[in-house]
Amino acid sequence: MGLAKVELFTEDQNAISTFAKAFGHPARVAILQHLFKLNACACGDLVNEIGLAQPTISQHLKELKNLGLIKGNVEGASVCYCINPEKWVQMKAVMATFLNQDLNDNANCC
Amino acid sequence: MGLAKVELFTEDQNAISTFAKAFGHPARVAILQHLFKLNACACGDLVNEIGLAQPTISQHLKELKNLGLIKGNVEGASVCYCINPEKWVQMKAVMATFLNQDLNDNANCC
DNA sequence: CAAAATAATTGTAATATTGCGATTAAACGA
DNA sequence: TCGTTTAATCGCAATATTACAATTATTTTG
Repeated sequence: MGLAKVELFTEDQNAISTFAKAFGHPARVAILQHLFKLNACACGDLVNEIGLAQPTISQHLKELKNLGLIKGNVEGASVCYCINPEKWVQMKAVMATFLNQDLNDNANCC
Repeated sequence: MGLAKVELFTEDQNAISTFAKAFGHPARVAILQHLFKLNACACGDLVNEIGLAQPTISQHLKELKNLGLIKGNVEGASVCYCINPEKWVQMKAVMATFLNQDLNDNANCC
C-alpha cells in the first residue's frame, strides 16, 4: 500500500508523525542544522555543504518549506533560506508532548 | 532511488533521522502512547486499540523493537510489550540536541 | 543583447514503506 | 491430544521516497 491510514489516528498523532517524518532523512536534518548555524543561506551553499545534487537539495528544501519549518526569499539570482522561528517553536511544543511522557516506575516489562 | 546516502552525513545526523523515522508513522506514535499509558500490553490489545490488522501492528512493533525503544516478553500465548526506559532516555537526549538549537534573533530571512 | 549563474521543475529509475491475506509456530485449555 | 488463541512471518500489491539528469525560468554580468 505505502499509504498511512491517517483517519485511524488523532490529530495529535498525525501532527507528531508529520513533523517526525520531516526529520526522518539525514539531509533534512543537515539542512536545518546548517540554517541554525548560519542564520540564513542560499540553496547553492547547501548543495556544497551537503554532498547531494542540486535538484535533490531543492526537493528537500521544498518539503521543509511546505511544512512551514523554513522560509525562502528570492535574493537576486539566488534564494535565501532560513528557519521559521514561529513554526519551529510550535513544532517543538507538539514533539514535547510526545517525547516528554512520564516514564512510570513500573514501566519495565511484565 | 529510495535509498538515503547515509555516508554523506554525521553519525549524529543519522541517529536523529533514524529515531525520527520511527516516529514518522502515526501507528507507531499511537503504539508508544498506549504503552506509556498502560505500562505494558499485549500485541492483541494494540490491534484492538488501533484499527490496523494484526500483521500490520506486528510489523510496526518489530521496527520499534529493532530500534530498542520497546521490549517484548513472551507471556504464555501472548507477548507483553513495554517501553524500554533506558533507550527512551537516550533517544530523548539525541533528539534534544537537535530540537533545542538556539533560535538566533537575526534568524529571520535575509 | 548574449552568456553565465542560480535554483525550480520535470521525468524517470531504484528502492522503501505500508497494509493485509494466508500461513505458520507456539502455548494453552478442555 | 485436539481445537483454540495469540502473534510472528511470508508474499504480494499499492504507494511513497530518494536521487539525479535534463530542462526551464529568472536574474546578473559582460
